[in-house]
Amino acid sequence: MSSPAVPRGSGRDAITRAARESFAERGYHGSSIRDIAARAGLSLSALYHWHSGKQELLTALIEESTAEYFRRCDEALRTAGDDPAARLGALVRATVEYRVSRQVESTIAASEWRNLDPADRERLDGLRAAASRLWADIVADGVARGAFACEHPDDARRAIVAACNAIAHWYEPEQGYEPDQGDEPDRGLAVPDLVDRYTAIALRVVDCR
Amino acid sequence: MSSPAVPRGSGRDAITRAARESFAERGYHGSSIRDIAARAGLSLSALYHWHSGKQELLTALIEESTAEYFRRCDEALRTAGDDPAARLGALVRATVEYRVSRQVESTIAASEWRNLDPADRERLDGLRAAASRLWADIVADGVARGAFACEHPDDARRAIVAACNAIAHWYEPEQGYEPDQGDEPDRGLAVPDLVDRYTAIALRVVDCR
DNA sequence: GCCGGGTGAACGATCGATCGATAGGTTCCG
DNA sequence: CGGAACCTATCGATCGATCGTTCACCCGGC
Repeated sequence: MSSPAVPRGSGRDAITRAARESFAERGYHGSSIRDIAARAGLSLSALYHWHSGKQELLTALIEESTAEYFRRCDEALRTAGDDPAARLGALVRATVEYRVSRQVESTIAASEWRNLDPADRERLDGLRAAASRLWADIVADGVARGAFACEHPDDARRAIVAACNAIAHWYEPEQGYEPDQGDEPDRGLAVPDLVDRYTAIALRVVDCR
Repeated sequence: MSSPAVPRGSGRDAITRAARESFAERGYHGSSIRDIAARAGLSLSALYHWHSGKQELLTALIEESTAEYFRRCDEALRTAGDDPAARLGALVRATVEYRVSRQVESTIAASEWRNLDPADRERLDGLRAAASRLWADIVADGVARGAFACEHPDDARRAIVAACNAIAHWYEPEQGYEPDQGDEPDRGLAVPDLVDRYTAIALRVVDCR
């Protein structure tokens, strides 16, 4: 073959991409670095040239994905104004859009959390708690100002987050060129529509008047 | 030691219990059968005396847990009458009670699904589809009879199921003898109260009038 | 004396990780 | 301009550890 599967110099991206695929399909312990290297079209040694090991491959994936989620949340809240319903909707939009645009990584981050190096897990646990606080503050503010009438804000918050997160488990992106849409009515639902639907659900969960 | 860690004859239960713990803590591929046998206080060979291998250990765990979920659903729906809200509440109750009473197994079933033997996975996928239909029929019936006003029944259904399932991720059982309740306000919340809260949330999600 | 319950040693395979070697590119000095 | 020196990206071979599994054997009670 005249052209190699992976152009020289682009090894790092190829390995990262292969690791993402393998971790998503078989989980962290179910993936072998040999398989990851083979998927990338490289040797095992090339993997170690670009990364320090299997653990760091997982950490980098989760860390980058988690950081992007926070960027999306901050951006959404910064332009959301002061109204509790608008702020809740902004957080729902950020979460839904993150879960569909980074469907694979976000699922890995959620399910392979326990396989992180203890130090990394502890550090990222702080971020997770901060995200939880973002939701809690908005719901508490809405309740305090009489905009939300739900009796149990913590349960409402957890229900909303769980519903948004679950989207990554079933959503299938739009397929313009694929007429066969199978038996799943929501296949290919446009993301803005999805955001609208889950915003409406969230507002009902907090009992917004 | 005069008394062995595991009484003679109770090896099977000890191994099943150890497998449940290990799979929950480290996942299927992260667990080794040597560790499972050691947890059970038995030798590796005793494990193979009672089970045919690692795979069957996982299958038995998930299969038993899934079957119990269906028993709970059938029982709840049989005594629920005809009212859509009552039937939805019954399914929420069955799901919440299952998720807290079988917290560990239900989490394993949800996260280690992909590591099942293909034949077993296919068979159990049928059960999962049946459960999904249980929810969908109730919501569709409520919408058709004007009891539920939500515009997107499938999204409402998925949101409710996701919220109920997520309980297993955060719930901590009541601890009567433990005065220190930490910083988690919902720690030790009684199960009937939890059911009431999530039933109310579910009814708001389907926009019950 | 058989049989249910259990043990320890060993198998081949695969794991994550490390090593030295090398093909191609760039830099620098005479 | 020419090549020695050096760097980057990659390779094949191999390490010791651990994996799931098998097998031959043993002990105590009916």
